[in-house]
Amino acid sequence: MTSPTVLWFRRDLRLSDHRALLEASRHSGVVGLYVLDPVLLAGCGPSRAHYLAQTLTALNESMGGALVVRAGDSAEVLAEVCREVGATRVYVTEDFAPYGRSRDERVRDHLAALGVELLGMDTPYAVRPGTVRTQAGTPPKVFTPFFRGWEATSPPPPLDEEVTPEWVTLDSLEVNTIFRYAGTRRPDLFGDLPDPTATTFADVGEAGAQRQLEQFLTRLESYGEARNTPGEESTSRLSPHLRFGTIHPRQVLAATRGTSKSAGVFRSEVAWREFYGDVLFHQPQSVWRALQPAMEHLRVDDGEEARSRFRAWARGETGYPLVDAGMRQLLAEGWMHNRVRMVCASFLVKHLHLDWRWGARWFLWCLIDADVASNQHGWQWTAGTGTDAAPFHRVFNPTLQAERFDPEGRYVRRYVTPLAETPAPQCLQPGGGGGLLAPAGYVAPLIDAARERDEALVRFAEVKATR
DNA sequence: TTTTGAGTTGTTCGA
DNA sequence: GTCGAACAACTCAAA
Repeated sequence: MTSPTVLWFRRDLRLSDHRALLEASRHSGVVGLYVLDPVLLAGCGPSRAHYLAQTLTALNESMGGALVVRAGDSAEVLAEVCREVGATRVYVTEDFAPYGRSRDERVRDHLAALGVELLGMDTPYAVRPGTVRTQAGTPPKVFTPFFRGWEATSPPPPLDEEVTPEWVTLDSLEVNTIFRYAGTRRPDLFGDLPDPTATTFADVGEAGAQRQLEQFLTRLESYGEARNTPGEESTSRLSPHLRFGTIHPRQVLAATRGTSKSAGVFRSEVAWREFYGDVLFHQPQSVWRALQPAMEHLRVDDGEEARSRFRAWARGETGYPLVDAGMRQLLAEGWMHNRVRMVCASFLVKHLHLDWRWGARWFLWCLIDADVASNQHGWQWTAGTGTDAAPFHRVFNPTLQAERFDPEGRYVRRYVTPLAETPAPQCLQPGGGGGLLAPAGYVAPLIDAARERDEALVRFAEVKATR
């Protein structure tokens, strides 16, 4: 009997279509390990911590209770586990985010000194970051050339081989130990803001991901049209599953392949996730630095008054119903519809004149699907600091967006409860219609959107003039 | 090397 | 109400 191997779970919390697990289980028993990393968990807000805990619980159940959970520095935990069982090989799905890459480098060196090999394979993407190139051999910097190259790259098909590892059990912490480490580094910026409140989730884990995918397939053909309507269930809702790897994108792509307009639109949305993973791989500094360096000089507001505006935004009290609905959905569910994410982000940057990093931090704290590549680059795109040479005059009008994408006010009235009885179109207007008809319990507009739009254009012009 | 066409998701204004 | 143009140039990718 050869000694066991270790499968170190990270962003791949599933058992099927798992290449590293398949390799790990070829010749011997497998220790399935999850490490509670205090550094990673420190910035994880309570809703995502609950989501992760439930995902790990589901994984543990599907392993017959054999999941080994340990806490501490990854290098030390891995070394200890390998020593306990005499393992000389650790298998992982490669991680491409900056923290994961440097951590893995450190773990690899640490284990090598002990005669243990860290074997990375597969990725959380359909196409491995760094693969797609322009004809000149450079990484694509804008989406469309990336998308062309990405579509021309055929990802490996999902594995349908059944893997039945012989799990090796060891002493393990309870999954709920996670709450001892999660959210210990709450930014001062957040002040007295409430934390996101969602603690239970439908359709978690690998089986949950499959159910979500099945559900989505029944509405795939209307996706192209309906995906921008936040008031109805029209998107895939797969983002948290892709975030934690309870499903792999290649399986999503295989299930949704087709030539219809909607299938193509959905594929391009998956490709955006891949594009941002690729950009982050090539430019790891872009987590907190503008991709367009000149934009670091954009004048943003700071100080106590700016912070109180930030907190009004985060609480969903700007007086702009669509923005407030989105921010309240985020607090209540740990998730927000993508169209509304853009409107809320645009509002923070272009109407409140605050640093995009403030908003990105809040989203990272609150979202159950928070992914550093998609979140930061989505924010940069909206802020005009990102990958495309953003036409800076592109400022979302929060009222017009509400009228266009939530004409009946279904979304707004669902999340902004003081507006629940206010009919459209009043419920879409600043202050919920304002004046004497202002609904009780709702707030007056924090700012005048038309005026602040002009102010944003002035500030963008300043950047252009000084470079 | 130079040139050309294009670039997720928008808004406002005036005809 | 609808529609096209203007917004202000710049970077990127490919020919």
